[in-house]
Amino acid sequence: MFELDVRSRKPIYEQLVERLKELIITEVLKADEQLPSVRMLAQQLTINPNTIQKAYRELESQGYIYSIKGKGSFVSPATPNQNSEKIIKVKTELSKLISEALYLGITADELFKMIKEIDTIVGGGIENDQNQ
Amino acid sequence: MFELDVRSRKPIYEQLVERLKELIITEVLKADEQLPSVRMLAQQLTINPNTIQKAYRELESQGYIYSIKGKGSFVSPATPNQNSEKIIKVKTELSKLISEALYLGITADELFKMIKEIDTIVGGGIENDQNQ
DNA sequence: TAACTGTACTATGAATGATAGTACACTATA
DNA sequence: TATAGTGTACTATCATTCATAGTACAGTTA
Repeated sequence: MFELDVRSRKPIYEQLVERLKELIITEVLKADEQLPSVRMLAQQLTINPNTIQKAYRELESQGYIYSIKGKGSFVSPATPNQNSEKIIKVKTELSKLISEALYLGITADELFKMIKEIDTIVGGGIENDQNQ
Repeated sequence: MFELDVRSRKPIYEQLVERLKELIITEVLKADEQLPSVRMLAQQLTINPNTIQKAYRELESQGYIYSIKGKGSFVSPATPNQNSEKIIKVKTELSKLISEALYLGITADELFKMIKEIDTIVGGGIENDQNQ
């Protein structure tokens, strides 16, 4: 499920955040599905529960999961177009990355292709699910 | 020219890398244009020359600048489609970000628009320059 | 009531980042 | 040829961040 790169310069909790986010976005983890408990995951990955908790807290603050004391942590249902702050942030990051891609010689057409491919696979959240 | 956010969690040298990269990509800094010397920029920004040097070294390893001992550091001419490793890396990052954008409710059409806008502004490197 | 869950805190050590200082190699100019 | 600039690299030190270990509290469920 996870592969942590302890040799990476990237902190362990950040790798967790990214990996879990990916699993949520690609719907490997589905809405309202329970995540492993912080103690359980800590044991599995041989890292400290506080490190897991830090990752879960970050995911919660970004709106990807919710937690209930005594019950566990769960995947938040996708809420397209609700997280304005996050959308702005992702757009800003995308702008920079698109600029860099074009500068490196990746063409606009290639980028269009990427978007079409990913749109097909990921399905674009609830809106696309509802259209099916 | 620069605004460093010393309160940011992001290291100072990384902020420098990003800002200079942006200036290069948007052609505010043009090919073969000389960058401020590490001592001069250090003085301007009131940070340590070694910190500047670290940022310049990173930019050089990513192919954005080149340095000549005794002369200075300069913007590398863009070399579209030459930096395969970098292109792969940017594509990977883009894939993740596009997935996240779609998941958040940003539509494929909006993403197409962003690409067209940026393509117009940035000009897509030498290939586009040569087409004009 | 026990075993699970999340959450938060303190303390400690390792890793990273930034700084200060120094020194060497190169270039250009007067 | 000397000076003033340039990049580059190193050591040492300190601050910050990250991860860990440990502990404890509040909630849920069977």
